[in-house]
Amino acid sequence: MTQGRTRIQQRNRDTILEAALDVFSQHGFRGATLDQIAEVAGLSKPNLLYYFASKEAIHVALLSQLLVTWLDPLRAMDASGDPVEELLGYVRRKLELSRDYPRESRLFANEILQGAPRIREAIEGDLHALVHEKCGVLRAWMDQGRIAPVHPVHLIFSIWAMTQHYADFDVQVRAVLGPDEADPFPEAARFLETLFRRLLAPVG
Amino acid sequence: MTQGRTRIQQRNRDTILEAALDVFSQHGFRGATLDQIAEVAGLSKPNLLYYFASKEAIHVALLSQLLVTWLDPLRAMDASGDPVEELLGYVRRKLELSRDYPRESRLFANEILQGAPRIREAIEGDLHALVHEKCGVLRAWMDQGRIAPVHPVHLIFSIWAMTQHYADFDVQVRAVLGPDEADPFPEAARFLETLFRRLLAPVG
DNA sequence: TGACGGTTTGACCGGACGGTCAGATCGGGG
DNA sequence: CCCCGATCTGACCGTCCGGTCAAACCGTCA
Repeated sequence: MTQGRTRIQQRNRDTILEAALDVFSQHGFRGATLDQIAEVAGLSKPNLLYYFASKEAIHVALLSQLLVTWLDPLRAMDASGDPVEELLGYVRRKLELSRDYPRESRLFANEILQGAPRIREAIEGDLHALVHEKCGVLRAWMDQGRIAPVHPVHLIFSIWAMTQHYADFDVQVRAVLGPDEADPFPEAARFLETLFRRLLAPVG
Repeated sequence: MTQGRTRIQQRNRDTILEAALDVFSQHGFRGATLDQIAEVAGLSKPNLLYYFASKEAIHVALLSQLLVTWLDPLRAMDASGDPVEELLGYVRRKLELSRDYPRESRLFANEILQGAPRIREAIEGDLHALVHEKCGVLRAWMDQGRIAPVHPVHLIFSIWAMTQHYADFDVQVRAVLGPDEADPFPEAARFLETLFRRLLAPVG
């Protein structure tokens, strides 16, 4: 990642990225405007363009910085650990990401929805490779009879889908649950643990 | 739904909505332009605005027409049928919607991601009511020991999340699976059937 | 104090966008 | 054939948006 020299450069770049995350995640790439980002950041529009070459450059900086942290939980899944606990740990960490970083999740969802024009190669490269590496681990566990056999890639899809759902569709989740249940995450964690324990329990 | 009198009105409204679905689902509301929609529809921009009062009117017409068909599969879940088969039928129909109407799914996802500014009341009204009605059915099945006890609302969330994932994140799904596996849906159907059978099987 | 690189901004540009309007075109009934 | 309402369009408007630029500002070091 290209990081500026001086303190003030680092500070302003961070301020801009923070504001841009707010605006991009809420309105999508085309829906966001530089004036809006500038106002949230408390900087003038030309000043934004002093630190980033273009609107797209800000977006790309956000996305590439995001992909790293986004895949960390999957990387952390350890082949030498207990299979069910490793997978449940992954689910739990992914759900925590949805709870603590919903803007990042929505930014990513927006990008994929539009056909991933700006991170397609990263998805077809790094992401594809990492998933297939971890699928090797999953298949080994299944062959050893330590978790029930299911299609490993679709298993990972199901984890992504259900955890990100609570960030991306937050409005719908809260509207359906009603105003009584303020925080959906504790119950979601319980539900997902039950679901994956039952799915993965090795058939005696 | 307001439907015009003449044949030509019905035809052109349909043409416009079809084109708008294409463009809105691909670029989101703000990312879509009237010129683009007009070109896809094969009509002039002023002609679009002869049939719809504004860009937003087109979007609202699409969304309200969508919500009806989108909830039909859930409505079709029958309290007097076999519980597991009814739920699996719902999952199957929802997955078929993702396969056959991905544009509609992405349009809806876009709207929810942006905070559902245009269909919030429909979600808090009709959707909320329907979900809670069906949760009553689910709870009854659980009380009778015919399916395993889980949180009914989160069960429905999990169905939505996993089925819509294959439409909304289609690019990612195909990139991760690789070019060999052209159509992800048959395997997805098998995986989801396994998952929900194991989740819902009553504990002996 | 003055000079200088790094930083900030007001004013502006060209293009795109949503929407309007006066008038042209069409098509069927008298 | 003409008329009349429905349908369609070229030209246009005001605004917004991404981006540029010359000039101003600021802290620091000589």
